[in-house]
Amino acid sequence: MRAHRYQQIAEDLRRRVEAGEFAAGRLLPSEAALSGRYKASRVTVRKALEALRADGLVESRQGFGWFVAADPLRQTLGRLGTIEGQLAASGVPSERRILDFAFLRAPARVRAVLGADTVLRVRRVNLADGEPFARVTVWCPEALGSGLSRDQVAASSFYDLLDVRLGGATQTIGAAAASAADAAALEIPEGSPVLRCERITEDADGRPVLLAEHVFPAHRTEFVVDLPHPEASISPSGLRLVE
Amino acid sequence: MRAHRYQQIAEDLRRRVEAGEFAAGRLLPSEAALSGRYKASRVTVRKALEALRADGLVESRQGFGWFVAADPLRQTLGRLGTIEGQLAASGVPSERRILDFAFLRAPARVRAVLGADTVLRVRRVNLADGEPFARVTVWCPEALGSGLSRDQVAASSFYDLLDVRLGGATQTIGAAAASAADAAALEIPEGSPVLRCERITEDADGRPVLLAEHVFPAHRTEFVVDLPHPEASISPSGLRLVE
DNA sequence: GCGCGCACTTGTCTTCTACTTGTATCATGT
DNA sequence: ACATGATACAAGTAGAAGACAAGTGCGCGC
Repeated sequence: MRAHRYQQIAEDLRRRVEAGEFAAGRLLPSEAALSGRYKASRVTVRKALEALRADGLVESRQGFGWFVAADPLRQTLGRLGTIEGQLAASGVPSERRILDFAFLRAPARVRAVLGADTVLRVRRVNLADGEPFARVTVWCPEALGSGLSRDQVAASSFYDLLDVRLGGATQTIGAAAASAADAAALEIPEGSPVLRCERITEDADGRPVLLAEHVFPAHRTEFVVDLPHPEASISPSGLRLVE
Repeated sequence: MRAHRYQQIAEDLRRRVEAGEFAAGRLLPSEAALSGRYKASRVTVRKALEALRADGLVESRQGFGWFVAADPLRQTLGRLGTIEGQLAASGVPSERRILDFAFLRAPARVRAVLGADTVLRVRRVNLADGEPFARVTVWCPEALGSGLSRDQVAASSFYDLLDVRLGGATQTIGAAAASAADAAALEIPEGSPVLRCERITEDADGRPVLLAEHVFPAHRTEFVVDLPHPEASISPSGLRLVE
């Protein structure tokens, strides 16, 4: 693959900024220093930096220097970031508490989606800063989950643990009233509004391998999607009526 | 049937591009390099590349190079239908009832987004098969909306009426409990869960031109998004915590 | 404390080279 | 007639190197 030099540099800088190598508000190395480090001229380095500024990732002031933009978080959202990434970027401690780890007969809905009679079901609560913000249930065919232990699931992400090449996913977001179980797990009143997301993940061959349901308290979460091109309608994209 | 050389090359390039050998937005080898690789003249290579451009697969800029045009986000968006489209496709009669058409001082939130003191506010209810399924409020700067009439808004879409080149949009989806106004308009109990979508539409220069709020009853609507590529996390994409 | 200058930074410009696409012309072989 | 090859030139971009202006921060001398 071919790319212009300034594109490579912009990519590398973006990676380092997003990885938090330069804390928010802190100065980046000067153009001259970057020029030396990347063995590229100042013009090239500036092009890369200006590309990052166009994305709102960094800013500059004459005579002062380049610094990480005060609000790099919005940028993460534009790229469809995940909450984990957001939390990590802002330094909020996050935690996952496993409530339940069991192999059982698949409920009808799960069997219909995954096409497996016996499944691994993991239920957990995600916490940010000690407060629960998501109640998660993941189903996975026994064939894929049989090698997993409760400790593994607690420590790592399903995506890392499963030994399959993943394909795409379909995500469905709806609103609902909190069930008793939701209310208990999320410490909110029963019946209060929640966002309910169901995600079906497929492997590279299009076979569904994971079914995940996430329930978020409405007052703490919202779904953001950037549409780079205008649609022909004023209505929200992707919404559909259900029966 | 004998395939011309440039057709063979176009086929091979198409295969490689579609296989993801060159990521979106990245440069292809130069015409000279391809000419050497395929042992064909630059004219022939160009014919092949122009055939791919006709299909919208690649683009070129003089002095810059050929690059893959396929924007993965755009592909995702291509699959996002709107409710209107869904209704039209299924033959359900839909209707828009204007509740309110007025120029007024912008509330703080609207002023902050649109940067205008006086705005046009249009409130309406969308109905499918005679039943309300969305309560919509649209704000638009007076400068843009001053030429509009209530009848125009009732008959056409805002996108058609506004004489601006539209850029992208940001869509935020959250859950909430139905307010009294929501409940009355949508014929649902007050406090029942609703999906609340806010969309900020910008013109080609990035200036916000429209702020739209859509409220849907949760039991009738859900949001679907296809993710062609797996994410590094199991969590729903685009979700964020709000404060 | 105050002003000044020094070192350093970004902003902007020029000049030059190398490379790429855009376009045209002419020759050649099937 | 048409695809292809070879070649040439125009126009645009990337990049290196350098110069200068303008803004910032800091320490020094007063």
